[in-house]
Amino acid sequence: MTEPSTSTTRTVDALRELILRGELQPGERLAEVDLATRLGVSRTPVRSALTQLASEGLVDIAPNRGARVVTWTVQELEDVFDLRTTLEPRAAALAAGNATAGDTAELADLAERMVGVGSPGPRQDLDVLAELNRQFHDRLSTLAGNSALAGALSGAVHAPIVLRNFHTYDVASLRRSLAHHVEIVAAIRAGDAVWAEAVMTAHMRNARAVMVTAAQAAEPDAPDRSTDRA
Amino acid sequence: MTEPSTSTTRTVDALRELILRGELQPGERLAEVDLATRLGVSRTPVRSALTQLASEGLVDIAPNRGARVVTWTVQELEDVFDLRTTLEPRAAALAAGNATAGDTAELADLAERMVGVGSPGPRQDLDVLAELNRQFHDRLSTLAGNSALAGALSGAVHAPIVLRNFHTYDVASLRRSLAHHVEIVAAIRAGDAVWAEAVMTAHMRNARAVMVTAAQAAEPDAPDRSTDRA
DNA sequence: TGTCGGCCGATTGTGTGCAATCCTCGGCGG
DNA sequence: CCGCCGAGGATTGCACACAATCGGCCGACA
Repeated sequence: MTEPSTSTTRTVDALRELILRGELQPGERLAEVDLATRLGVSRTPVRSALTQLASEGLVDIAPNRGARVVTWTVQELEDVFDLRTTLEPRAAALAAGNATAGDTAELADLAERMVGVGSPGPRQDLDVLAELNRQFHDRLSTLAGNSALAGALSGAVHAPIVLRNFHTYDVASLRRSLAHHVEIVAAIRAGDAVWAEAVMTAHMRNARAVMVTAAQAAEPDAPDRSTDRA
Repeated sequence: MTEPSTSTTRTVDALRELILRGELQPGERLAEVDLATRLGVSRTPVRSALTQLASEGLVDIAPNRGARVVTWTVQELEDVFDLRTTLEPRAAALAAGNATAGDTAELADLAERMVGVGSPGPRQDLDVLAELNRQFHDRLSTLAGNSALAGALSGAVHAPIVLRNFHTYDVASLRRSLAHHVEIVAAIRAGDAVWAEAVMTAHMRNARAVMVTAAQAAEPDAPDRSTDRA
């Protein structure tokens, strides 16, 4: 069942990694020959990879004008969070009805480790936290048992800023976020879909509030924003 | 703002049209040279188009084994409808808060024409109805003003069977469906997001009931897919 | 007779060349 | 001084050629 590895698939993975890690910054021009020499392949798999990443929503391609890493406006970021606020609670509710004891244990383990590396102090590591968070939500998405829902979610979460966002959390929001994961596990263990859905909704709204604030701070010249610096 | 027309984009549109119209049937093999000669281009834009359609979810590509039109199991169909039941009501609610009088008039016109061509009788034309229905939901999705939501929805609606489904409606369900559209317009005109959301939810559940029944009838030997994992 | 192994046609994956298009920069006119 | 216009360089879009891989057929052997 292992996906055969072709130059194209490797190029896709490499580019996605570069973009998600931020080594290719939003708005940056992606010249085909440049990437090709950099990755040691010809232009053909690079082109193929770019079109694929384009439909994943990671790059924008304008005919005859090349590809660029997607840039996110505050509006689009809010849109993504609104979408996630619609989808993730549904996934949590479905997961609450499907999870076995083993599944719940896995989620509990993840949530516990997140508290470990996420709590303020010397052992805090926000990059590890981000990875665990991704695993947690992925696991939940899979547990929901709806492939279409999972696909829609994975498309929405790709926004690089979403994946590397814990650095922007203030202490109170971060504590809430960690507590949410633990509570979601509790709701799922209890098989309570309504409870899981409600906590996940709160989780998303909390994340959205942090995110939007950070994005506005990062775009100080953003037009027409009533709340700005103090 | 018009997208420049390249061979690749034309090929994408042509293939999508062929698949959605059913001229390329689910499971059918898509040989590159065959499509290339058929569309009068070389293999390069065809390959590019296929990868793009693959990430739109219309074709499956297996490395070294070519592309096929996607096939839909009953389970996946139910998943798509569950997803739409999550997304469309949200879109309707957002649209209710955004629609201008002009928007409402357009939607009302569409709904009225749908009643015209959808009602049983000599003037019934289910293919036109399907097209109007697509326009109606597209319009609503745009009115919601959330590009991420619109993207997720367009991905979910692509299932060919979803677009050509009115032929499977029984009379009562079809009447309900037509009435739903009219009622959604009324809710939007009133700016009542809760109302719009509720009617849309009913609309989706009605459609799902028809669809699943039809699909099960078409796949009488479908085994219990409860443990399906893709 | 059933199964295994290797050959061969067909199809996809990749590299490269050429034409078309776009962006930049310098020159000219208002 | 500013804006328009055209030439040149650079980059993408497309086509074709070659290499790699897959699936099926046929024959040999147990």
